[in-house]
Amino acid sequence: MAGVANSASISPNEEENELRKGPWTLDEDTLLIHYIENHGEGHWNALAKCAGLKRTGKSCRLRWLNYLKPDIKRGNLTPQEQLLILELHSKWGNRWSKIAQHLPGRTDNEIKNYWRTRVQKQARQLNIESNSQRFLDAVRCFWMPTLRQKMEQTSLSLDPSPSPSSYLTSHISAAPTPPPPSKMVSHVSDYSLIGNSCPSHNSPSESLISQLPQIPEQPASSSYAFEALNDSYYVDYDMGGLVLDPVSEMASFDASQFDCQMTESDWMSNNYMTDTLWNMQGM
DNA sequence: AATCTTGTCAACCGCGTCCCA
DNA sequence: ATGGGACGCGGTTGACAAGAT
Repeated sequence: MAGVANSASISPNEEENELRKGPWTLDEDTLLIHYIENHGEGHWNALAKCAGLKRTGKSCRLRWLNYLKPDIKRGNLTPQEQLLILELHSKWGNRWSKIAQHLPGRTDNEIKNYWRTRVQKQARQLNIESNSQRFLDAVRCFWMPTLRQKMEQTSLSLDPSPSPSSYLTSHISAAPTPPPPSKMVSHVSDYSLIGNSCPSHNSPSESLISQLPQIPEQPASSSYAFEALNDSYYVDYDMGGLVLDPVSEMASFDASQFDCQMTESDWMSNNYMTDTLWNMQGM
């Protein structure tokens, strides 16, 4: 690594060339913004020097792309965005940059942080690997359907005028009616293609993925059998948080609306989902 | 009120890929 | 063909804030 700031014994000349690290100051931000406004982005190492920034080009690029760029969207991820992240992650894995290309205004860093802090947290609470098939199935069967329901609810009350998230909602409203639910889905990849994953979620659309431009995929994950129905859970989504409790906790729950099960590995119906409430608050 | 724990997110780091001389 | 610089990506770290004890 090139020089690091705050080193004790450096000559004045070295100090002159010392590269700064850590949080950016307002002055640095201003310098970078003004320089890019006048000269455009790219050639980051040269840019850093010419702009008078004591930063690496790499640091300048990161600061611009993740924070200063004008079209960066701030604030919590919408249910649409969360759902899209889940779907695209199930399709592409940790290809954050690729996923971010489909979420205008969101950065790969933001999506990555979302996944690590919110999604992986749930895996820890379930005591399963976040990259395991089990967890992916849980995401498809519980989380994604609930987000779809949330999207449907919000779209009903949405002002018809375009909004920053209209990229997604427009796709949703234009989507065809999903096929009848299948009782037997033999492969996880089939799940993704069907879009509504576990059947019966009254989704307003097919998978968001199917609405996106075709991009070459990695091979499908290992096959996994799902079939009949044997348990249900109450799902509550509130202010960006999901709480999944056993249906017994919620007398008014309509089990027919949430009927994903599996028999081969019946983990959700007992050990994990009943003993450990799947608390998705903050998601 | 003080301390500890947990969550969030900006930033850094290492590595792989691309491009050009 | 290849070596080096620039760039981009994904993983990780660390500072700070918020919540819990």
